[in-house]
Amino acid sequence: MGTRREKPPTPKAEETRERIVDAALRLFREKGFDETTMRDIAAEAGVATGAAYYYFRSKEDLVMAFYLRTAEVAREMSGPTIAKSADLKKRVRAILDVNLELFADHRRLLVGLTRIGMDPDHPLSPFGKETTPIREEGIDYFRDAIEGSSTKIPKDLQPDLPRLLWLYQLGVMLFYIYDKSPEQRRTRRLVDGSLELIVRLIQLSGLPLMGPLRKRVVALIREVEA
Amino acid sequence: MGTRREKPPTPKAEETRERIVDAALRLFREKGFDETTMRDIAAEAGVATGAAYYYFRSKEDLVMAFYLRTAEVAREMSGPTIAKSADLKKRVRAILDVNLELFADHRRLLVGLTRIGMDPDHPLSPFGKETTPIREEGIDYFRDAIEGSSTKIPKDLQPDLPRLLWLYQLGVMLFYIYDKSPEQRRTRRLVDGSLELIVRLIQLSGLPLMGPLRKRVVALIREVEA
DNA sequence: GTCTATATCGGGATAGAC
DNA sequence: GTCTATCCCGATATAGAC
Repeated sequence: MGTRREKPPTPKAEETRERIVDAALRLFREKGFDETTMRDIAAEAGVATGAAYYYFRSKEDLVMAFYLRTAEVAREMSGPTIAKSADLKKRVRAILDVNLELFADHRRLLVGLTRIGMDPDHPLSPFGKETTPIREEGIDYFRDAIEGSSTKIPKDLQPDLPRLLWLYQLGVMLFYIYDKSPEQRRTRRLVDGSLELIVRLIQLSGLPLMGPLRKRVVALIREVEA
Repeated sequence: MGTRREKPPTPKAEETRERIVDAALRLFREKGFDETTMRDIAAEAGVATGAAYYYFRSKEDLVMAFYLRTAEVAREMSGPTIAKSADLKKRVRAILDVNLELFADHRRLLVGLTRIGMDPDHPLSPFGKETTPIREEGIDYFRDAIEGSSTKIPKDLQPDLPRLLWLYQLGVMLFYIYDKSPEQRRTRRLVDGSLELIVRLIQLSGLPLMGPLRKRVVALIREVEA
């Protein structure tokens, strides 16, 4: 699966596509998402408006294109860092850090992306059908981070933990959007503190005394997911 | 405080305002937020489009008007229910239930409201300055629910707990938006389970063994809020 | 298959006359 | 305060060049 590429990967018009994304990105960055018009983007890319719509169904799709592009880079970046340590906290942190860095220069874009995501009926919503490959890939990433770590995860928690961490990451990104502190320090602090807490809770949850509570949590997750 | 009324409450043109909100609400309900145009609303209210914009800066503002109107009713409704029990879980649940019921017939409207909320620069964002009165009122509501309950809250947790529960409520509403299950049963299950868990965790956190962990949580909240 | 040019529509938002 | 006219922009459609 992955990004649908049923038609041949296109010859050299791929470059036009890139030019449009580049132009969009530049303008989004300079003026923000709402202030940038499709006419602007097309002009900046040196193509007709129609061309932009030929490649992208909507303005929001352009944001998604940016996300897909950078997400790939991000994966390559975080891979080595994750592998460097067996510490669960450090491994998950590496993923979060890369995601935050990804948007460090484009925080306003994140608002546009989130607007897409907040509409449950939008095909590009993070919980929608069309984004399943991206979502599962993201979750798998956390799964790898967990499985390669030295932390022992209770058996009943194992199947759901990756998805929970993925959700946690979404929450962090949400916080990030609202974080107006210089260089988003508050988000860093949130990640520092909450991650420490999460790892500690996971470890605690493995204690025999915590069995009932843990079972309750797992039951809740299962019930809600269904 | 509340909705700013610095200018004299307006004479009888208040009625026009009401008519517009009524019309909007009716159409939103019938056709959904996106499908309803400002032209529709104005026509339904028997005024020109410009008139609608005279009273409301944007279409989304109309949703906020709806929210403010119904929130008042909701408060009157949940008051008695809360007072009926000393059980913290039941008291908090009463607040959540009323909030969910509020939107039961207007779930799609919630998407519009959330779109406002997701833009950190929007004046009506739930974390913005303009909405401080509403927000504080909501938080106070949880404070009352906590203080009137029989559950003992650790001292260091007391100042922050109302705000945390308020945030938790926002999270529930977010989940609600995506919940496509019949009659939003999954959201009900989520509330049931998570509330039980929260209350239990609060009680657990009071145990002497849990002191360090609790302190860590409190420290995190303080750090992030600053 | 890739793209230009242009016309058109629908809808949010605004300006200015009354 | 209210209406009319207008603007702007996202999106679609079409016809045709290469």
